[in-house]
Amino acid sequence: MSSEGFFEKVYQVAKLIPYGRVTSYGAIANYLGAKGSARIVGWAMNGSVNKDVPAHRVVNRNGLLTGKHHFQGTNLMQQLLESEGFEVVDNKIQNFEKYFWDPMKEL
DNA sequence: GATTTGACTACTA
DNA sequence: GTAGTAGCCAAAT
Repeated sequence: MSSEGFFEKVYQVAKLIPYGRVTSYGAIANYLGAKGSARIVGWAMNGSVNKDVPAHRVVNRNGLLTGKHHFQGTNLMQQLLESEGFEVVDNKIQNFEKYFWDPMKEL
């Protein structure tokens, strides 16, 4: 409860991402108060596997699927995104800012 | 307890 | 617009 508090929060926020929306690591980190800890969010996602965390909805600031390599399948992340109605080209989400979901603004 | 790593972000050239 | 470097924080080793 004390050491994984940060991770848990990241998972919670990630789970709150609505269908058809995406967010960035920095946005989550900022929402958690760890403003410059965008990397920590990515690190937390390392443990998101086997959890209910839609990590495929979390991408970097450019909307690029940087973490797709961490998924089981090479194109699993892109497949999931495309399944949700995203337009993914070359591992990058098109109209990213349009799909961008900010926890601080939405929550 | 110190070092390394890591799915990032922002600034500068 | 692209490329490289620096800064950031937290967990794992």
